[in-house]
Amino acid sequence: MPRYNPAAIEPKWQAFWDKHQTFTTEAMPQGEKMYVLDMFPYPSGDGLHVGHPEGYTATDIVCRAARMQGKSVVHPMGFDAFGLPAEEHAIKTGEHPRIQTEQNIDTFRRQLKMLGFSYDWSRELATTDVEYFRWTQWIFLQLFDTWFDDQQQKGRPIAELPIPVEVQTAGDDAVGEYQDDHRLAYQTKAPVNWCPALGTVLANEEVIDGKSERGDHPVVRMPLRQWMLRITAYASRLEADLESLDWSEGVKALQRNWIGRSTGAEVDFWIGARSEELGASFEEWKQQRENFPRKPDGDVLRVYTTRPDTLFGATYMVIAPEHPFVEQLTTADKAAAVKAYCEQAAAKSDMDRTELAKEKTGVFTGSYATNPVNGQPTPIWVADYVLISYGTGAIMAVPAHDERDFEFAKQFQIPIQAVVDPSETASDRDAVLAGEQVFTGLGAAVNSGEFDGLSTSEFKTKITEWLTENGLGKQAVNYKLRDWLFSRQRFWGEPFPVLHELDANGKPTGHVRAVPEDQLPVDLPHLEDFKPHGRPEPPLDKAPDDWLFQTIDGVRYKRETNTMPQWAGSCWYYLRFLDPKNSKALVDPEIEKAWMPIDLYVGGAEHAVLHLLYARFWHKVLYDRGVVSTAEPFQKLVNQGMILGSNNEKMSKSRGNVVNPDDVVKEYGADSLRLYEMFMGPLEQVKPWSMEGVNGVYNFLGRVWRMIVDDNAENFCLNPAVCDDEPTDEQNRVVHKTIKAVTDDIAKLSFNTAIARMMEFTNFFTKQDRRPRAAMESLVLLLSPFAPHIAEELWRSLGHEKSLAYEPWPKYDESLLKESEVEIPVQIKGKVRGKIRVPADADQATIEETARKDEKISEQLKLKAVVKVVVVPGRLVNFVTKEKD
RNA sequence: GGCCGAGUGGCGGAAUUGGCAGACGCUCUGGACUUAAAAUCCAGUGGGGGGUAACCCCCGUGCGGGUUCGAGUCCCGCCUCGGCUACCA
Repeated sequence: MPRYNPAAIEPKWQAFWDKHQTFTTEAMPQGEKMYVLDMFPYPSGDGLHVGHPEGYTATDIVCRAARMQGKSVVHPMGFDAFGLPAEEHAIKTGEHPRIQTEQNIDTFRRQLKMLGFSYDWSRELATTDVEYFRWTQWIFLQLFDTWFDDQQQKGRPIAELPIPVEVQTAGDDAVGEYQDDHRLAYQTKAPVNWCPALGTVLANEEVIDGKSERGDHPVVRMPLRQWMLRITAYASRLEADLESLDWSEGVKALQRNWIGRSTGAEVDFWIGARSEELGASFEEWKQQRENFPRKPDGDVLRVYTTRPDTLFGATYMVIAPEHPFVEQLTTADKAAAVKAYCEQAAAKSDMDRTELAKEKTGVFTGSYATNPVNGQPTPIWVADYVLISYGTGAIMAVPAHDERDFEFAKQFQIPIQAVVDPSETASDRDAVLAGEQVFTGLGAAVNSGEFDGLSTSEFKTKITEWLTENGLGKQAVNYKLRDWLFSRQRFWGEPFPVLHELDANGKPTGHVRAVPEDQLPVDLPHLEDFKPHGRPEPPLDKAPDDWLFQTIDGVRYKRETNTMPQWAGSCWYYLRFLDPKNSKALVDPEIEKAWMPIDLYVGGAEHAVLHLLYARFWHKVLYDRGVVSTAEPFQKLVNQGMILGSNNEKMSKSRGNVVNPDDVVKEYGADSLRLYEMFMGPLEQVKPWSMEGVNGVYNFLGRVWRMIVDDNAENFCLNPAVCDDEPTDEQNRVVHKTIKAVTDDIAKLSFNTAIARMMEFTNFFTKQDRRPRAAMESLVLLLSPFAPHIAEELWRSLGHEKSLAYEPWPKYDESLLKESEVEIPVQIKGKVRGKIRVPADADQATIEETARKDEKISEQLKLKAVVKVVVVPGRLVNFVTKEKD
């Protein structure tokens, strides 16, 4: 009867684990703790993709091995279930998105269980659970209640925000406004990416080349009231703390890049004269300047530059079309042109800006500023290649040493003044100095007055000091990171726990109040239909009045009708897994302290920037507010590589190369799928699918089965070769070598090589007529994290009643690994010319002597003079020779 | 354009501090078993050359240099592919 039959074995053991609650973890760790987390999936209608089980199998192996090594392991799974597809389905069918979402979750759960992952299912959650998003809303209230203290670099309760006297005297409204201006969650009317086809605004990250990431619809910019999260306040800590994390340098680099820290200087250019004629007033202004003001006055244009050393080469300036000074700097004769240009820029979608990026555009305002270092009048232009959202929204342009400025200067025939001399050996030096070619590298200062001759870095320091002394500038740091646009005009998301005060006419007064904590959660209202109305107002505006309006203490309020983006739920799910049923807190502090941080977090590289940055940001706020005990949530992070189709292309329906895990399990079983995905190659690498490969590991499992079980027998019995002998020395060496290799490889997440070692074990013992039971048991235990179903079945066959899930992990004995004799290569001039056998612990002299005595070697050495001998004990011998004269 | 990653047989991949390149698997070929097939088992499988044979020699880790007794691994200069990002001053 008993051929290897996964279809019979696997459901049986899955039911067993379920029934015995094998993988349910205690609330508190019992010994050494280990928190291993997978990036939870979005339960799409297509069901599980073969990419999902890749990371999930990796973490499952780590968890199963860790349990056997006596660790207390928490390994949960849940669903990131808010999002557009369910809502789009609802729009099409009129069915509530919750129905579709729950069906999809059921499918995902069934498929995950089918693969035998050792999750603690009692901790399962979905971000769409009302009891879950109650706490998402609670965290939003913390963000709303927090301001960032720059001095302490820490988020603090808004009640502790120092209120300036002038604000205090202006009354309660002014104080409230001042507080609102400092909250980590704040509102702003900002140009946003409005996508008419989806009927929603999108975050910058969701717009690719001016089109929506989802659906590829055109996106236009328009101003709208939005909730923003002040992630920029944490930019410095988000960058600095990367250092402490056990992440790949690549992902750290991605995050650093996104945060985009740069250092340079802010410099004030005087605009008191406006014209090319300065008179004496510039010198006067310069004389009376003492300190560099925190906020620029109206008589200067402040710029940010990373190259203050090129100040002498600034031949013009540019302000962004949205810059507040545009109007006042525009002279009467240029007014029409400037107005037209700015209007055009405002109407441009991001797509237009991108497409026109090759060609610079801009207009002259007619005004001049004065270069603080040399008093040169410098024309001020308006151009959209300068962004209002970065730095000060204005730049000094140095065409000789900046590619964009060079391009612009060429186009508008603006003078180009070289101030950095590339090294004398540079081939294009003359062209650079003549202003015919741009040079952005480092060099020596020229045409820079008293600073001539200084190197770029020295000059930077010196000029920044000079600017500071004279109150004309100061060192400054900037980040590319922008505040996080946090609201969406969708139905299927978390409602904001926020009320807008209304006046007697039902118009918003601008006052906002938080929904009290004890009134959470704010559930979604019942809607008759889910269609967006194509206006930027959110679908929740159609909610019934009893949801939409509230009266508290005689004041009428309207609920916030935006919802949170999908990122919200995934920003903190790892905390809820630790204490999923807690109705008093998002997580019990003792439990949080015991399990955090996450020891291993595995997921796709597509989340290397946004999800991980957002989650780290929330975590830091919760840390500052005393909710969590660690500064960082994810101590170790690993990104699995994408699995491609067998044609080496990304799997997609349109390419027809999608592999469905259900089909693979039906044909080969879950153990083969798991084993294959781990055997394909290194976890982090991109690799193509191969069905022959699946068949290969399936054959391996069959060989393991037959090594232990007699599959010719009518009824179940062990293979007659399995015996109670003591293992021979050679057998012991194989067993212990395998234990060591597999144990080490699991620790390194090098699963493909661990499997190869177990194949070698099996190839060896299959050839042995007597197979000691102890050896067979060791292999079954080693194999169990990878292929748990067959392992449980074999374990039982070997006479054990209990599951092997908590059986102690096999130990290896170093002394049994050693061979008494080793074979080492003998090289002559680096080429292998023979092999010798020597005792494993032979010293250099013995090895050299043995090598010289070797027949073949001595033959060859006779003809040559030995110049040098290199002996690496246990490794090789190399005779360096030259021809005899 | 910028940043990151990767180039090793027909394919996926393996190779402590630099130390026998190609572990393990797939594919393919031959053989055993079988009436036959499937399944299984055994052997071979980087390229070229020499030998009846046991064996022996040469070349070989994207390309070109370098360091070293010795380089897939380290250094310099390129090429190709993949991912992310893109006017951030």
